[in-house]
Amino acid sequence: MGATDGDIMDKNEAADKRETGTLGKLMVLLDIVTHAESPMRFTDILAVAGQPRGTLHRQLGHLTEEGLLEVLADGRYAPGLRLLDLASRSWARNEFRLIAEPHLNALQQLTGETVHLGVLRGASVIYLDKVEGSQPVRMYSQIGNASPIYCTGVGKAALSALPDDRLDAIISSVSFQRFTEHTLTPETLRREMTDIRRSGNAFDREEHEVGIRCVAAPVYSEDLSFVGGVSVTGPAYRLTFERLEEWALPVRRAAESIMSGMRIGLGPRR
Amino acid sequence: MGATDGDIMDKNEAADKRETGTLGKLMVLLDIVTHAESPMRFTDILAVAGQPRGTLHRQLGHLTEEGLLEVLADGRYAPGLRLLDLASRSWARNEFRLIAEPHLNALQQLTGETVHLGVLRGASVIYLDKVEGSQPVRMYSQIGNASPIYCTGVGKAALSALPDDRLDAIISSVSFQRFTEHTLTPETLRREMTDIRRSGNAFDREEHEVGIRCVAAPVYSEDLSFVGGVSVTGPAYRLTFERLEEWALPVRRAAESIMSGMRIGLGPRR
DNA sequence: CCGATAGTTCCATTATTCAGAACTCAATTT
DNA sequence: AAATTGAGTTCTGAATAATGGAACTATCGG
Repeated sequence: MGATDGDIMDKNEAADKRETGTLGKLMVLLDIVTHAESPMRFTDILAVAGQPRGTLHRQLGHLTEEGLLEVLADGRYAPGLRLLDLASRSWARNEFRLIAEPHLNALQQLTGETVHLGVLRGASVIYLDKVEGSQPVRMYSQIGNASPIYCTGVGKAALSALPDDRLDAIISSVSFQRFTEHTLTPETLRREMTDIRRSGNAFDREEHEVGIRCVAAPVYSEDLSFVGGVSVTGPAYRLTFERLEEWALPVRRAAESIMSGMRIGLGPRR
Repeated sequence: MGATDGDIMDKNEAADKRETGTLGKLMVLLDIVTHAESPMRFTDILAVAGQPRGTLHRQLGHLTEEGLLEVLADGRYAPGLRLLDLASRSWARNEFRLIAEPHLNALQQLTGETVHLGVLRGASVIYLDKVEGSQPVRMYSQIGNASPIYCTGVGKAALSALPDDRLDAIISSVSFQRFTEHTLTPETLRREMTDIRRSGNAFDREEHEVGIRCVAAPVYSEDLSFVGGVSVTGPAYRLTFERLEEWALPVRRAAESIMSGMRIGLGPRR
């Protein structure tokens, strides 16, 4: 179960000085509970939340009443079902995802491998969609997941679209965890950016998980309000280095198609 | 814009008299935006939210800052990515889903049809999991979706587990929409409960969508803190009435297995 | 039965949110 | 080109909801 993603964006979140008032405090609690390995007891939350007991009690009560948290039979707190409901709607109607969908399918058909679509959020990549060949799928397995930027194709592709100042800000805000022997360091990542920017492709050569490789290309809006990437991922034995090179162009093409779709679909205000 | 599910739980939500203070107001806004067909402008939200302009502005600002909403390039508001992130974690670790998973797979293997797992929330069913044979899957297509109780197998199965008072309360709180010519009315639904309770199986005979049938069985915890159902769904030409009867038992068996799993996994407080 | 740990309720104090009006900015009309 | 409308933002004292400490209750282990 090695690859947890948990603490990657923490620094970034904390950097936000201005709290969002009451909502901010409640979201911190939600984060605590959703990040936990298993449902937490009141006291467990109390310990990490650093909130007086009375206050915490009321806050958890409110979250529960709204369905954002759930109280199990034994009193422990778990994430609530309302989250699923909200997310499913937000996903189904996501404009960017809808625009990308046909291109992802085409890319999947062409390569036969799993295709991912991800977006940069803070210092993480959130997977927005995934198209696989034909196995019974563990659905949320990937979608919605926040993953590190420095060792995923989509993450590195997204980074390459950013101007140097934002790029450096993000790199220095992230704590690099060594997942495999190929995982990059801040320095090697920074150096790789030049190649990615020139070629238009980012690769993941077993940097996140042994035996998994991927080719990616950046997707972004002109004003950079939106930065993400598309990738083709598969097992190392099928995705030889030659194969990766072979698919670099189709991946770039798909990224370009999505971007031109965005200019039509999202660009003009209506 | 035909079969939206949107307004089914509204009555129920509204029935909650006691607001959750600040959080409650913000959640109403979140609901407005996530329920919308497409991103909304400030003024659109203003019209339905019935909030003074200044107030609304700050509230949307807070939601945006937390990543629950997103402001598009043209100023319109859409659901934010943080929702996906929260939901994916909440789904991945959901105890009930984890317990049910192997049984769902087994049922899928046995029948070859799509298997669903759903939970009752308020007056809707929320799909927690879905196992299909082997087609490229539209992931959130079903999972997390809030669907009507009165015309889905899982919904009717779940209802049958409730005591009469809660049952009647829910039935009378829902506005019945006629999806097909077989869709039940409050009265026919109420009458069907007797059969479902006796046989232990609920059926959906093209009541929600023409050409789709399903067999379901209820799954619930002893204290009814948890009420849901499992179902096998498929096209009418494969799921003949004989077939439905044939699978009634296996579906019930699966439900029972899940329930005994819950008693071990969730029951005793640790 | 006692002491301890866990969770809940109360209430005066304090900090946030509220509502409305005043303001900016851009597009449209005259 | 000036005037007008519509859309969104910022500011303020007043209203409201959140806070936190302490007192209270329930549950558990011995």
